[in-house]
Order: sequence, then structure tokens, then C-alpha cells
Amino acid sequence: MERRAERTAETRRRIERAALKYFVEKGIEGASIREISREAGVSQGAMYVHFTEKGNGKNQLAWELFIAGWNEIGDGMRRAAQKHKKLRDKMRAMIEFVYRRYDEDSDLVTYVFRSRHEHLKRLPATRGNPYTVFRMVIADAIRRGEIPPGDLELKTSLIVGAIVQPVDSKILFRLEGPLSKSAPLTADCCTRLLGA
Amino acid sequence: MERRAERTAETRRRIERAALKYFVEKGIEGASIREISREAGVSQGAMYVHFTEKGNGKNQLAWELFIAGWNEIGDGMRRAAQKHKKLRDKMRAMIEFVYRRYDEDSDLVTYVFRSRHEHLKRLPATRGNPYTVFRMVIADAIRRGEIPPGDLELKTSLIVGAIVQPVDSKILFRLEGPLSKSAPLTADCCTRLLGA
Amino acid sequence: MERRAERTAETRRRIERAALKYFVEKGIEGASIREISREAGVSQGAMYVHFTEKGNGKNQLAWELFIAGWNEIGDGMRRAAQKHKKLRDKMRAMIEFVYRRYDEDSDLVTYVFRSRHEHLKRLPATRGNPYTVFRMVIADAIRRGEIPPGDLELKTSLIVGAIVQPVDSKILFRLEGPLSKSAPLTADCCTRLLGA
Amino acid sequence: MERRAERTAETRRRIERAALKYFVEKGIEGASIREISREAGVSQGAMYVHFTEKGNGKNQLAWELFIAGWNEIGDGMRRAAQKHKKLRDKMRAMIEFVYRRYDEDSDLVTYVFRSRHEHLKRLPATRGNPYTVFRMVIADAIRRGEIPPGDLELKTSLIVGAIVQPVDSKILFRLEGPLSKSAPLTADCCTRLLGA
DNA sequence: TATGAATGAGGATTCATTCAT
DNA sequence: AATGAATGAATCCTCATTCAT
Repeated sequence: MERRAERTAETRRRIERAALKYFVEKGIEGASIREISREAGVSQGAMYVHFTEKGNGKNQLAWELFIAGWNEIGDGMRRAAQKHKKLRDKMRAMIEFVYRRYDEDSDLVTYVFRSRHEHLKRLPATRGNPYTVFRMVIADAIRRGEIPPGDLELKTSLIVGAIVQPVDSKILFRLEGPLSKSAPLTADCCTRLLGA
Repeated sequence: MERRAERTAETRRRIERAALKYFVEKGIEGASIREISREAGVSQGAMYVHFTEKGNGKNQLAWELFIAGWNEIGDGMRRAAQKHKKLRDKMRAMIEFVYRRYDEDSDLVTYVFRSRHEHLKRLPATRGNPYTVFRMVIADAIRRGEIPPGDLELKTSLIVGAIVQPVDSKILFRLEGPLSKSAPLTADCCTRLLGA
Repeated sequence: MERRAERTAETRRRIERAALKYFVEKGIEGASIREISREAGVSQGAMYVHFTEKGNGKNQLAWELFIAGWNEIGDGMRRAAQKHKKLRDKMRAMIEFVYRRYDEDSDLVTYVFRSRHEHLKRLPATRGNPYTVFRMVIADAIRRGEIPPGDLELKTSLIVGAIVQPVDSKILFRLEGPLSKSAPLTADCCTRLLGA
Repeated sequence: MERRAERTAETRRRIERAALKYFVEKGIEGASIREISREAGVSQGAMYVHFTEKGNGKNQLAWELFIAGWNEIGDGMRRAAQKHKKLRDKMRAMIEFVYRRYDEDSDLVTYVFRSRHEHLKRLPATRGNPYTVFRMVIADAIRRGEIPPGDLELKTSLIVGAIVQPVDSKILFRLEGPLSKSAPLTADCCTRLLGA
């Protein structure tokens, strides 16, 4: 019987979903353990059964949630880009991936991109890092002569900013419908931005 | 005697600078009245002499700080754009203004752009609104045939995202030197993004 | 099969040693069941399999640990004293016993003497009580004319205080080497204190 | 008008008295901020108005209470000893001082001597330290030939132990009447202990 | 016998805010 | 205008203990 482990995992998942919801709604600081636990349907004490061990509870929770999402998105982008040769196609695939992921789970994607500044100090520039993925794709396009060279860091920055902005706040710009519908236009714009 | 009024204004300014510093450093939620007042060199009580409105001191302070900066930046951009005819020149002027402002007072600019989501509900789409300014400039360029038409909201979003990203976190991308140096390249990229 | 019983006893012993360690280190209040169980290498739940009585696990553990040590020390002292006639010899034997016991198991002796105040209410003045033993030895010496009479309670108190102090905190007085080396001098001093 | 300062000092005193009471009753760990504040007639928050600033509240309170009492007692003993030449007289004066202080304020004296182990690491061997005072007095008597030499640390330890024991727990030994009545006999015993 | 997830009460502490001075 | 002591609610977190497995 694997009942025990299943129940445990299920509880953990409920806590994570509740945390995600409130972290997006009010920010990490603004969300309280109390409301998260209530939403998750567990006691406050239970929060610390699942998120302790070097890491002070809420921060541990925030970090685990972040790094899991961050890597998942980075990896997804990388795999999407690998299927293509040309910059335009890579861009389209990557952006489509991110925006589709947003449509599936907007809390996760919003949380990851909104809170990234707070987690930066602990962030390694590994292959699961979306920044790194964009930088590599752009560098590759320059090497292949698809786009003119010049200030790689700045360009990566501009691209990330452009792409994240709609994700960061659909509300803000009142974009309608699923975000993935905007992916092709966004990709074209970004490719143009790079000078292709 | 103007002395009294001067002293008062001076105290207010000290509070604002201290608040700006901590709001950027720790976020609005994360910054405490205690540490702000200590940094400003005034008592906690004094904070409420200057920023009160229906019993919400800190929010009032955060809001006043935000809206003043938001409008100042929006107005500056608008004035910068007005001096020019062509999209490329307008873009360059606007971005140069923002980035130069950042170099002068990074706390202010960072605070305004970072905290904008938290203040959105109270934000009118007036002419002092940077989003509005960008949207108007882009719409104008479309009308004049400088760039192809299509999804104005999304394009505004992409532009704002691209431009704000370096502001939002110079550290993140390890951009070196004054940000205003990056303005020309950023402007070119953004203009291209729009299809000019 | 005696295996089961052995395992159980072994687990119990591990818990006791761990508890002793933390009770000395942090006091009974300050020590937590969690850290004790971790040190003992058992689950938190296991603690309550071994030490339960009317729903007060930790206190039960603290009390059992205390009373066992308290009686063991009191009995040992009594037996040591019985082998001698003269006060000086009795004193030396008793103190030597206690100090040697400390050298063997400082956690146990320290715990017993440090925590005695917290257990007083439940303490009977039986023959296994170190106080009682000292009182009886002193009373006997008075009866035999070895020392002058006078305020038995106070003298017992002074003797116990003098002897326990080095035990209570070797660190405090930076006494070096095994405590049992100090036994003879301590015994002489205590005998003199009593007026022999 | 010094009303403000007076009220503040008065509040502080009330908190200190309440803390002393519960620290003695339940130990530092066992006493809660809640019950202390209730006893003092102030809010929980008020506790941190008075005891903060590098030092985490309860510990800060415990430490300030301890060090003030510790030094007061040490200084009192030193002054009492200075008035005399001979060891016996010094001992009597010192012990009388401590026991009389106990009769006046048993909570203070009990707290100081009971909790001394927990504060040891921060304790300097200054002239306000009772241990130091005893050690100096004993060393002086040895130098003057009043008592035989030998293991100064151990003897100091025994003396302190003997004297503190009745203080530490009048209840334990059911000593009756004011403790100061026991001072002469205690002093004689201690002087004898040292070999005079 | 042993586990460890779950609980709920209670721990210390910080907070924004008020108000008599 | 300015102070800072005081408040009480809310914060995160730890605790001893229970119980289904």
C-alpha cells in the first residue's frame, strides 16, 4: 500500500497550489502562512512539516516553488528551441511554449517571472535558466550570421523584458484571449528587434 | 518667517528619500516604518504628521511617492517626444530621458517601475502615464504610415517591457556604466521591433 | 526469543542518553522532543511508546531519569558511608563516590543535581535521598560527640552546597582533571566546616 | 515637568519586578512574555519598547536583570569586606550582606544565583563579581597567613556553594525565619572550612 | 513496537498606528 | 511640528502530543 506516500504528496501539492495563488496575489511578503494553510485546508503547523529543514518555512516554500518552476520553464524553452534551426523558428517555439504554459497555469508562470528578482542571488546560470537559454539562442544566431552582432547582454535583456511583460501582467494591458495567440506576433517582433 | 515651512519641507524630503531607499531594497510590504523613520532621522510619530489620510500612513506614503514619480517620468517622456517628428527620434528621446533619469536617481525610477503593479487599480490613463505616452507615440507612427498597423496593446506592452527590463535590474544583466549609454541601441532595437 | 525485549531496552537506553544530553545542555524546558528523538535515532512517535503516563511524555521522561539517578547516587553514598565509622572517613567515602560517578557519567550527575529543584515536590525523604544521607551522617556524628551540635538543617545545607558546587559546574571554576582528584581536599574542608 | 521620564521608568520597573517573579518561579525558559506582561499590567508589545536594541527581548531582559543584580551584590560584598581586617570578620560581613539582601528581596537574590550558569559566558571577572570577591578575600587571608594555602579555585568554589545553597532554596531545607539570622553560623562554618 | 504526518495551542516578536505630552 | 511610549493585532514558527498506518 502506497497510500501513506500518496496522501503526503497530495497534501504537499495542495499547499503549493495555495501558496502559488497567494504569492501571486499579494507577493511573498504580503502572503501569510495563515491564509495559505487555510486555503490548502491544513493546519498552520502542517506547513512546517513539509517545508522545513534548513530554510525558514515561508522562504523555503517560496524558493522551492520558484526554482522548480524556473527550471521547468527554462528546460521547456530549450527543448522547444532545439527542434529548429533558424532564429525566427526558435523564437516562435520558445515564446509559444512559455505563453502556452501561462495559459495552462498562469499562477505558476506569473509567480516565477514576478519573483525572480528576489531569488537572483541564489540563481545559478545553468542550462535550466531562461535567461541563459535566450542568451545562447541569440549568440548562436549571431555566430551563424543571421543577425548582426553587438551587446549580447543588453539584447538578451530587451528580449526577456519584451516577452515577460505580457506574462507579468495580462491585466495591465488588458490583453484578451489566451496569451498563446499573441505568440506569433510577439516572436516576429522580437526577431525583428534583433535585426533579422 | 519662512523658516518653519522650510524645516517642514526638509523633513518631508528626508522621509521620502529614506522611504524610497527601503521600498526599493525590501519592497513596500517588507520595509518598516521604524527603519524608514530611523534612516530619516525622525521619530515614528513624525511619519504620521506628514503622511496621513484616513488612517493609512504607509500606503499613503507609498502612493504619493509612486504617483509623483510616475507622472514626472510620463511628463518628461511626453515632452521629450514632442520635440521630434519621426518615430526613431521620438523613441530615442524618450528612452534617453528615462535612462538618464535612472542614472540621476536610480531609487526613484526603480521604485516607480517595480511597484507599478501594486498601484494599478488607482492608476488613471492620463497623459502623465508612461504607458499612455508610448501607446500614443506608437499609434501616431501607425497613423503616419511609418510602421505597419496591428495589435496596439501588445506592441505597447512589448516596448514597455523591453525598455523597463534594464531599468528594473541593472544588476541582473550586469550592464556596465551609466544606463543612458545603452539608450541609442535600445531605441534602435525598439524601433525595429515596431517594424520601421 | 529475547531479541524483542533486548531491542526495546536498547531503544529505551538510547532515548535516555539523548535526553540526558539535551536536558543538561538546555534544561528540561529548553530541550525539545524533536531533537532528543533525532539524537536517539528514533521517530518522535517512538518517544511516547516508551514514556507515557497520563499524557505527559516529556515530564515523565525527565522524572524517570531524575529519580533513577537520584536514588542511585543516594544509595551509593549510603553504602560508601556504611563502610566507615568516623565522620572524616565517611565524608571522604561519600564525596569520592559522587565525584567518581561524575567522572564516569557527568551528564547524569549534573542533570540530577541541577534539576533537583524542579522535582522537589515529588521527592520523598527516603533513604535513597542524598540530602537525607548527609543529614543522617551529620546527626550521627553529633550523637557520637565527634562534632558540636547545632542547627542540623543549616549544616546539611552548607555541606550539600559545598559539595555540589564543583559538580554543578566544573566549567565555572575551571577545575582541571578528574573531579575525583578534588575529593580528599573537599572532604577535609567539609569535615572542618562541621567543627571536627 | 519630568512626568514623562518618571512614567517610563515606573513602567520599566514594573516589568522588571514581574519578570523577576516569573523567572524565579519557572526559570527563564519557562516564563512567558505573555504572563510577565500581564503581571506587569502592560501590553505584550510594551515589553519590546523597553527591552530591545541588539538583544532579543526576553534574553535581553533576563540579562539586564541578572547583570544589575550580580554587580550590585558583588559590590555590596566587597564594600562589606573592606570594613574589616580579619578573615572571620570579612566573611561575616559579606554573608550578612547577602543574606540580608535576600531577606529584603528574595526574588532578586534567588534569580541572580540560580541563573548564573546561563549567563556565565558573558560574565567578566570584574570587581563586581561575587566569585572574584570571594577569591580575593580568600587569597588575601592566605597571604596574611591566616589560613593555610592550597587550591584557591576549589576553595572558592566550596565557599560559594555553601553560602549560595541556603539562598538557592530556603524551601528545600525548610530554614525558618529570616536568612540573615543564619549568617553568623554560616560565616563561622565557612571560616572553619578554610582552616582558620 | 515503530512511524511520521497532522494538529492546535502557545511561543516570541514585529508591526502600523495612536495619543498625551 | 514633533516625540516616543503604548497598544493590540498579526506575524512566523515551535511545541508536545496524537493516531492511522
